[in-house]
Amino acid sequence: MTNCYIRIMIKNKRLKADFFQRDTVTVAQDLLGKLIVRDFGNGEIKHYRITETEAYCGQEDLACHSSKGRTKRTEIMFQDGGHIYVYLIYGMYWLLNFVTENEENASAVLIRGIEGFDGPGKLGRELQLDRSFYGENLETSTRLWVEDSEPIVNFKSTPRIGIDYAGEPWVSKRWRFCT
DNA sequence: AAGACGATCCTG
DNA sequence: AGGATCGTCTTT
Repeated sequence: MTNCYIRIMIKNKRLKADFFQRDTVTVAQDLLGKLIVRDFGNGEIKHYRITETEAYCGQEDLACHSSKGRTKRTEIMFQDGGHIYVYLIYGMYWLLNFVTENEENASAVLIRGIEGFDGPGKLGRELQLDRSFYGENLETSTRLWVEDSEPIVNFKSTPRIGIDYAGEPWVSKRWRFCT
């Protein structure tokens, strides 16, 4: 192995599918501090530190979109973890999610905040998301991926935002994580 | 074909 | 407190 190759190995910090194909709550916690990398295509590449996440844990979790069943919108959550799930909310904002686990457990993590852009709608706007990101592979994408960074150990856990319709016990699950 | 509504944000 | 704004799903 040449020195050059070793240097490339060390520098390549992109998270692979196996990072996402784990327990969803664990992934949501581990994503805090990680870097979302966005290549805007005009020679501009920005890195954003993740500050807030929420776990949506499969079909039995009535707050999770996959609980409505397998539809055109939720289909990607029934695929293997490591893909992007975006959807339009209130006709205005594209929300960013990373699919976790596998087809047996259609789950995802909602990215609610990145440094400088607090709130899922605002970060979607900053990252210039649109429907074309639906199903993007985080392991091979040339415009949006996640890189490893120092983990955040001291984080808070609270109930998830805006999912009162789900009822108990889901509204009370402390599956929102932030710094 | 029509209606309801949402994992939000901004303004007043 | 309310408006913007539209894709998706449910109901007729």
